[in-house]
Order: sequence, then C-alpha cells, then structure tokens
Amino acid sequence: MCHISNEMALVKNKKTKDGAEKKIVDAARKLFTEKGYDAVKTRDIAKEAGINLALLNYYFRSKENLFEIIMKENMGRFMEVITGIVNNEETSLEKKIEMLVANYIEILSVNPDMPLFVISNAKIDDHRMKLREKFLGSYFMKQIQQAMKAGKIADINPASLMLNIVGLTIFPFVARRMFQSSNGLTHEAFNELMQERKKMIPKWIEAMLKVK
Amino acid sequence: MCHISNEMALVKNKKTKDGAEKKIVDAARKLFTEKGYDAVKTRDIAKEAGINLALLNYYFRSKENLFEIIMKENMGRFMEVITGIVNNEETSLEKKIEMLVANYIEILSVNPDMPLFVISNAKIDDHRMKLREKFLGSYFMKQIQQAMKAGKIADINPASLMLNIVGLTIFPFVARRMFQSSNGLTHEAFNELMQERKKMIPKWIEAMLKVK
DNA sequence: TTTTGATTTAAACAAATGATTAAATCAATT
DNA sequence: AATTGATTTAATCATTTGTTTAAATCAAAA
Repeated sequence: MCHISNEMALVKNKKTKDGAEKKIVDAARKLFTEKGYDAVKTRDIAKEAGINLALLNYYFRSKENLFEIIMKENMGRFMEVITGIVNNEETSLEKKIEMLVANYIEILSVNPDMPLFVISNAKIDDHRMKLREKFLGSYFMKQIQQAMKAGKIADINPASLMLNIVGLTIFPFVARRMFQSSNGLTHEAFNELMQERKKMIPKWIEAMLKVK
Repeated sequence: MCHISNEMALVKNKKTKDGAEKKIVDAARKLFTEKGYDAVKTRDIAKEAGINLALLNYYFRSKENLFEIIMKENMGRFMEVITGIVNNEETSLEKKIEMLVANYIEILSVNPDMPLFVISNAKIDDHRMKLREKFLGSYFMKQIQQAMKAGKIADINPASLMLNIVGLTIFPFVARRMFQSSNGLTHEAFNELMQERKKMIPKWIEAMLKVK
C-alpha cells in the first residue's frame, strides 16, 4: 500500500507496463522546472504523464515528495559538474575556469530553465548550502590564493570571483525569458550566443584577473 | 461602489483615516517582492497591512490588480535608471557604465529581492520587452559601435555586452538567497561585497572590452 | 443632529486543489 | 483457470483561496 519511490527502482519485480513511474517523474521534471512549484498542479502532472491522479499519489504519496525528487536531481547535476572539476589537482587554474564554463553552458543549453528553477524555489535550504562550500573549500580556491600571492593575478575577493564566473555563465539563462520575450531572440540565436560566450567568458575572466 | 485605484489618489476627498490604501500597497509590495505572486495570499496582505480582506477588495477589486501595480512600480524603477543614463549624449562610454552599475547597486541594496521578483514572475510580458529595447536602441549602443569601429575596444556582440554589465551587477542579488543561506554571508557582509563590486565592475568591463 | 463615506465584522460562495478511497480492469505469472 | 499486482475510473473529502455581500460602526462634514 505504501510505496517509497527509492526502493521501487530496485524492487520493481513485476511488469510496470509502460514505466508509469518514470513517466510521472519525467512529467514532473518538465512542468516543475518550467513553471515552478506553485504553478504546477498535480492534475497537470498526471495529464502530462498520461496517467491519472490516483496513480501519482499511489507512487509518490504527495506533490512535495515528487518535487523534492526533482530538486535533488537538479542540484545533483550542478554538484557533479563542480565536484568533478574543482578539486582536480592536475589541471591549471585557467583550464578549470574553461571547463567550468563549458560544462555549465553545455548542460544548461539542454536544460535552460534549470537555474531559475533552482534559484527561485525557496524549498531548498539543505541542498544549496553545499554548493557554496564545495566552491570555497576547493583546491581551485587554493590555486587562486597561490596565484594571488605569487602576483600572477590581482587580489580579488574569492566570493566575488565565484560570482563573476557563475554570473557570467548562468545569468543569461536566468534572464533568458526577459530577453527572448516579444521581439527578442529565437531559441537558436540564444544558443548560438551562448556558444560564443563559452569561448569568451574564460578570456574575460583572465582579463579581469589582471585588473588591480 | 466600484473603485478604480488610479482615480482614488486624486478623488480621495474625505478622510481615509490612516491611509488604508497606502498601507495595502505597502504590504503587497513587501510580500509580493519577497515571496512572489502565488505564494502570497490576499489574506496575508490584509493582515500585513493591518486592515481586513473586504477592504482590500473594495479598493483594488482583485489580487491580480494589486500585483500589477507593484510590478509596474518595480519595472518603472528599472526603467528610470536606464533611461536617465543610457541616452545622455554628454557622458562618455566609461562614465555610463560606471553610472549604470552604481545606480543599480544603490537601488538594489535597498530592494534586494526586486530582481528575482521581476525575473521569476511570468506575468510581465508587456513591460519587459521595453527594457531590451531601451538598451539596444540607445545612444549608449551607438557609442559602443563607434568605439569598436575606431578600434578602441574589441568587437563584441552588443547583447553579450549588455548581459555582462547587467549580469555582473544583478546576478549577485538574484542568487543572494543561495549564497546567504545557512553558514553564508550576513546581510551586512553582502552589502559590503556589493559596494566593493560597485568600484570593480566598471574596471572589469573595461578590461573585458580589450580582449580580442 | 443628520448625513455621508470610510472601515469593519462576520459570513458565505464558488472554484481550485491535494489527497484518498473502493471497486473495476487488465495483463502477466503461477 | 486462478492469482497477483499494476493501473484505471470515478467519486468524494477537506482545505485553501479569491471574491462578494450585507449589515454594523465610526468619525467628520453639513
């Protein structure tokens, strides 16, 4: 009677005719990411998934539950990118910046609504603390402090540097709807613009790091 | 019986004991800007304003009406800043960038939730198109194109330049809650950081504008 | 004092919405 | 064929929420 979705993935011993559970999560991801928690109704999710309201609650118990799954998923992707890059002791500072920017733009080009979703949904709290920690406690930050001491780059507040890298990369996606609306950019033109920025942002950051 | 709030401000011939209308708008501004449209209930607004639900609807007819007023107010402030600076034919390119950054940070330090509010509430449409137009059709843009032709600054996509200026300035406010949560920055430390950025962002932009 | 308009009170409405239930159906397994 | 578990159907609940109403109160103007 009482299903806990984590176990389901493993336990699911019988049919699950057409993977109803997956269809629900897919629909929830699409709608939540696009419209946010409040604007999405459980009935919308059921409809989008092509199943019915009862089954949604049968699997996931509640809307909040389902939302939590999507939120973890999204935050997880953000984390993966950072974790994989930021503590690699083999790569240079420049290479790390390049990789951070490229990886984020790559992911976000496919999931352009993700950043605004993560930022604007208050129900996170636990997850988001980690992101800051990951960044500021990383080998990447050590490299920066070393470079500053060695006089290779200008003194800069680590938080400000983080804001610059993340801001230049992610802000366009956050503000995307504002720029695209009405007479604005097409989806393709926007992606092109971001591909261009993928090359430029690391250069811009380097130039900024030389400013006294 | 049927009040239209625009006229009210002029018509209001009698008492309005303690300015109930203003108290409602103030409460609405605070709550909407802080939590967004869906999360705020008309009952919350009435409570915050210290008046009752009936009066709210007596004055403003509907929640949407009230929201529209706040949205216009907020967008208006954004516009004022841009309009006042961007078409001034007396000031240099550098001065304009400096003023844009300084003015935005000044306003947003007092209204830190404004950007996320504007960006994340879909119900704008009409308003936001103007922002883009204001920017791209401005004397500011002409100056940039001239400077590019003259070889004084590197070639850059105008949209990208706009994203850089606005992004570096506004993104910290958009992402503010993510950075401040838990063990993060205090309100004061955040404002200090932004004061520092007020000086640095124009320098950073200049440095970026020299990158080939 | 009467009148008038601002404000309150309390109640109610209708619609939307998250959640639950019980019985039916359907498809694969035994 | 009988069983079992997944899924559907349809109905219902309880709550929240935007909005409205009607009658009362209150304070100033006439």
